[in-house]
Amino acid sequence: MKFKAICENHLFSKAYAKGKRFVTPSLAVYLLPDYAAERLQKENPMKIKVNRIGLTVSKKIGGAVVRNRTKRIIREAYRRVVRENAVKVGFLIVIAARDRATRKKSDDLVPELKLAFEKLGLVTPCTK
RNA sequence: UUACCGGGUGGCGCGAUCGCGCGGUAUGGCGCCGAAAGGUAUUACCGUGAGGAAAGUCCGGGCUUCAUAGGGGAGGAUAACGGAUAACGUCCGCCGGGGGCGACCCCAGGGAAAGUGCAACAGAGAUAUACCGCCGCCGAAAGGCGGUAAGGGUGGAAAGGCGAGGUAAGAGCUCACCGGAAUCCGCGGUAACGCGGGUUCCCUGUAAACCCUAUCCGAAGCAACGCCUUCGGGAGAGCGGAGCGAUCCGCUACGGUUCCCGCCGGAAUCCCGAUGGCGGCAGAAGGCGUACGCCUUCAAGCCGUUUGGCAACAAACGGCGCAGAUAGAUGACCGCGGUGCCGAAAGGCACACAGAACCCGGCUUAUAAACCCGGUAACGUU
RNA sequence: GGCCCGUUGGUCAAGAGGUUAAGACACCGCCCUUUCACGGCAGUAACGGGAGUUCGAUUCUCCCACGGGUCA
Repeated sequence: MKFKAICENHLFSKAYAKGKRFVTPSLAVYLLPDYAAERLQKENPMKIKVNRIGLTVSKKIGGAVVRNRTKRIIREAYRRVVRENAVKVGFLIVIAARDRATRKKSDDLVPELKLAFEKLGLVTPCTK
């Protein structure tokens, strides 16, 4: 499952400032409607709307190895949530790792991420 | 056996399922771009996919840009000698010094006898000195003048140590021995240097203080650079326009062995002159760090054998030929096995340090468990 | 990714090879005041870590750790 990544700093700032937030023990999820979704849809060869994802792992959490691994685990959890649920599209999603996430397995993060998406209205709770 | 010294290997393995980056092959009906050819998303399969330190950025190169090759200054680096190397501050060998019973380890290891500076406190005195003491003279005495570095005490350091001669008392003042420095000769060594002998001298420490000597270094770095956009682009010629006019403005074309102007260039972070090149521009300002190039499979490459060399290393032959991302690709989970710890067992827990970003050679730092090789000392046994 | 700086009491900071390491704010105690503030007096408290050079390092050199700046 492909997804587009956020790399511009101003989008992160915007998500932190204006986005809806939900925090689980090992993650913090920020959600903002993507104003550029329409434009990106035209640029996309498949002409479908996508969510743009930004992953944040602070240097405080660890070195490069730890941070890379944490990002992989979060990415894996996101993939599984998307595969198993109907997730709405057209949003900017910023997922920040908290220090507890480094010691988690991806199985542990799937329910957390799903819960966060449900609370933020990305996923309807009935679809299991 | 115990304690230690030096060097090296190695960086958990195998197999399922679901996923990721790159390359290739096929697919590309539906989707997207295109008039079409075609391209592309997609999907499937195959191949491939982090390190010994990828790290710190401490040195040295390659490569790229600065027009070309230079000179000088400033600045920086290094420092016994010989070699290795593309080069090095690295490596090897060796010399000297220091440490250890020893295997062995450590040393920014030139010059303080070219000059300048500094040496707090203590001490009489720190590169020159007379506080106590000793000796001589003057004096009734107190004390004064002079000589003296043997003795006292201070200090990291007090004029090399010790003995004898010498003297009023003393002093390398003289002599013997010892120690050190410079230099000459002989022998050994490629050399540093060592050994023996002669001559002269004995002068504090500090150069990771300034400095002197020798050698080396142009600067900046893939966020470089290429790239993209805008501005600028003389005179003279033609056309048009404005103005009474000098003249100005706009457009067009030509030209580089004319003139003129200019750029490189106030040469590149300081200075200097030289050669020359280039252009109708050069250049300036910006753009976004984006798209693409650089960018990554032919390399100072890795492995093995042989030869040369004490060694670092070199040569020849054979084989292999190997990541290329751009918020940055290797993860999740399961099974079997390995090693260690805990436990009576079942079993449980742990398996380090750590992530390429143009590429190499080193250094330094971080590293769990395990294994191998060589050696030393002590004790024991034969 | 490259290139440069910095680290001194709780905070901001000077110093520069040498006695006991300035100063300001803060803190604590005493005095003043009916009390607080202001003022006065006195006090506590520091050279990021490890090696080296030196008689002696906070200062000089090297290696780490941490914190910043800057470049397309």
